[in-house]
Amino acid sequence: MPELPEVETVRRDLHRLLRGQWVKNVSVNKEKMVRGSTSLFKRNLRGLLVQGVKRRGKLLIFSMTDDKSLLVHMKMTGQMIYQSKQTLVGGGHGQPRVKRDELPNKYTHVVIVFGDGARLFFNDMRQFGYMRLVNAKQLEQVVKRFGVEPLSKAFTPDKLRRLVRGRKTSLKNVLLDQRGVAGLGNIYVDELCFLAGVRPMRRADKVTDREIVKLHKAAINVLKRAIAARGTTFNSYRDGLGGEGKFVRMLKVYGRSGKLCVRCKTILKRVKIGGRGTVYCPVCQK
DNA sequence: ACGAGTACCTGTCGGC
DNA sequence: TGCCGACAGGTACTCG
Ligand SMILES: [Zn+2]
Repeated sequence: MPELPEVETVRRDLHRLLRGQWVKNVSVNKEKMVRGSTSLFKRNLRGLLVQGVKRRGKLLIFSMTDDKSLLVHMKMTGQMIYQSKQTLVGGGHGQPRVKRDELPNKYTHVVIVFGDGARLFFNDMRQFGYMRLVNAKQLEQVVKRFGVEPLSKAFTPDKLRRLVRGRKTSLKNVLLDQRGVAGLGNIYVDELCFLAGVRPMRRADKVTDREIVKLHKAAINVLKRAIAARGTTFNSYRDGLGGEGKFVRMLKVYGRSGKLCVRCKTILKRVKIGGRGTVYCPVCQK
C-alpha cells in the first residue's frame, strides 16, 4: 500500500498531532505484528515522549526520548490512524451526524494511548506490516540499508545512471529496489515510466542517458504531485486521520489496464515484471 | 554477487 | 449461490 507519498502524508499528520505527547499505555492484540518481545515492547515504550516523526523510504520512524525509535512499516495494507479523545463528529445534539469508521476494528493490532487520551491505531488487514522499538545503534543499522531519498538533492540523474549501470534485470526492478532509491513502489514506478516514455520491462543497463534524465525528472514530479494530493487511496490506504488520498484520479496507467491511454487513446497493456502487475502504453512508452 | 521465485495474510472480483 | 483461481500498495527469504 503506502509508498513514499502515502508514508510522507501520514508522517506529516502524526508529527503535527503527536509531537510532545507521552505514551500512557500500549495494547497489543496480535503479537506477530510486533518484532521482538511484546512485553518488552510495551514496557519500554510506555512513558516515552514523541519528539518527532520521521521517514526513511517507506519506513515511519517515531523519534522518542531515551534514544529510542519506534519503527513502523505498513507494507501493503497497514494504517496508522490517530483519534483524539473527543472523536465523534457531532450533529450537536447527541447523535453523531456522520457514522465514522469505528476503531478499533478487527484489523487493529496495536493501540497506543497518549497522555491527553488520544489514541493511535495500527491496523493491517493482511498482517504484513510490523512495529519495532529500537535503540540508536539499531536505528543506524536499519536506516543505512536504504538508498537515496528521491526528493533529496542527492538524487540526481547521475545517481540514477550509476544505479542502472551493469544491471541485467528490468528497469522496474531497479526502481523498486529500496537499496537504490528508497520509497518508490508499484504505483509510482509504473506512473513515472509512463511520464518518461520508457517501458518498465526494458533491461536496466540498456536505458539511454536521455531516458535516465526523463525518468529522474518524472520520479520527482510524480512524487511531489502525489504528496500534494495526500497520496493514492486505491483500497485500504488512509492518512493519519483516516482520510483518503486523492491522487487516484491522477493516475495515468496504474490500475487502468484495458482502458485507453490518456495521451494517445491506445489500449493500455498489462504484463508481469518480477511478480508485480505492470501497466504501460505500448505506443507512448518505448 | 546477482537475479528469479516464493512465502507471508486476508480480502475482492470475475468466471463458471 | 457457491467454488475456484487470480490478484492486491512490500519485503525477506531461499535457491541456482
Ligand atoms: Zn499512449
